[in-house]
Amino acid sequence: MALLHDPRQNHLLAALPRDEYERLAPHLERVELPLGASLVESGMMMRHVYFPTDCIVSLLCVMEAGDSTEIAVVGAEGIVGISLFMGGETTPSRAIVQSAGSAYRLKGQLLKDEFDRASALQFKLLRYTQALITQMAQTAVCNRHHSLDEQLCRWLLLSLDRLPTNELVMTQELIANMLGVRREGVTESAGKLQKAGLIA
Amino acid sequence: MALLHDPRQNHLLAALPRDEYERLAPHLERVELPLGASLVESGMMMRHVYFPTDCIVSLLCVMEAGDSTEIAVVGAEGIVGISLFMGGETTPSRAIVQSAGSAYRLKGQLLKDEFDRASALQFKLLRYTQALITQMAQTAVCNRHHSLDEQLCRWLLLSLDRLPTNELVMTQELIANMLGVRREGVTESAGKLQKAGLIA
DNA sequence: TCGCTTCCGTGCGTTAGCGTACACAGCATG
DNA sequence: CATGCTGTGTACGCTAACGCACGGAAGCGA
Repeated sequence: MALLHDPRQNHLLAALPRDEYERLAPHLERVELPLGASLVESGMMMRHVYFPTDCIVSLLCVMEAGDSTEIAVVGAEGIVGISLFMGGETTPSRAIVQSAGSAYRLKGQLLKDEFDRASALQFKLLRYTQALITQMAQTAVCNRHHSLDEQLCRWLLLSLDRLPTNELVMTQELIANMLGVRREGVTESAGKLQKAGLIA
Repeated sequence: MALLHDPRQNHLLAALPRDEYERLAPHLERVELPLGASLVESGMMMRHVYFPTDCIVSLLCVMEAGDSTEIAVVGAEGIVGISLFMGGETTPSRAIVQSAGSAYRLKGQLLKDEFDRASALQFKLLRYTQALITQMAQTAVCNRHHSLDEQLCRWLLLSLDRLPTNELVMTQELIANMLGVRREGVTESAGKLQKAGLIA
């Protein structure tokens, strides 16, 4: 059984062989992430990577004009800060907390060291990155071909998949920001969904 | 000076230290890629990776309905088949040749072996993958926020960046397929551009 | 209790892009 | 020469989504 507040609630950490995990465990620092917190700012060098356990983090791509779009969402199955081991010094995207909760963070250099040992961690991280790429590709095609309703559904499912409970507290305005659409559009779509069997 | 048909016209190969390159060189096989050729089919296991030298390859994401969207474009600066070293057995996207030319291909296992030596190649590949991710994120946000005209411009620039000449032979219908838009829309946008200083 | 803010609902005019349809030019093939 | 194919230009109605502008509800602090 997983303890309350066990780093291994994060799937990547849980998948590591014992010795590797033991090596990292002492350096894992639990942090509480409030809603809206920014883990990564666009263009900034990052000091830590984050392994979410029960929070959700959105990867956003912001434009000069200010409007942004979510390109991927990360929960307990992943890690925030892949560019650290991928080799880019900076990230082009922001990462903000979409659903409050906790995560374990690790100093970037420690992760990099472990990664460079050609460890199991490396294998898992690369594989997760591949999954993340897939999700981003999906986002791109959704943004082109799907209606607002469909995209809202996808977003809800992506989020619910990453939550222990089936309840999602979230303002429509935030959702609209994430998706990069109009707030009123979300209102309308949510209305439709409500008339079919969902609760706001 | 680069020879005619030198694998090192590909930037990744060119960036390798001499010993690593020598190790791979005997296994690099030059292939001519005609327009429309499919290097990777969605969901298929791939046997080779491709290092383009003077061709352009589009990474497409196809939907069940059949319509597709380009999520990234690869030229001499990159490699086709990143999932091979990222650890996924299959790719979710298709890769088709958008501009005919040649490339050098390498058996997947050989690349994987070299990658796993924690070599310079690994570093370059990861870094390139990071760049690819950035490009995909950009695509996602463009698909949401930009007009057809803007996207056409971006596409043209992306393609021209990867071509030796400033001439691009391409049917509007193909472009439309790539972008996942209507052919007539491309006609219209192209018309606008032509009235401002560009040739069809 | 009175404001104030935040969030949700709704309505209305405008527009970008879609679907469809058709006409025309170039080119190859019989 | 007639025929067909492929690629391009143009037109017209339609719909989804946008921008904007309200109005009402709920929560909160003075």
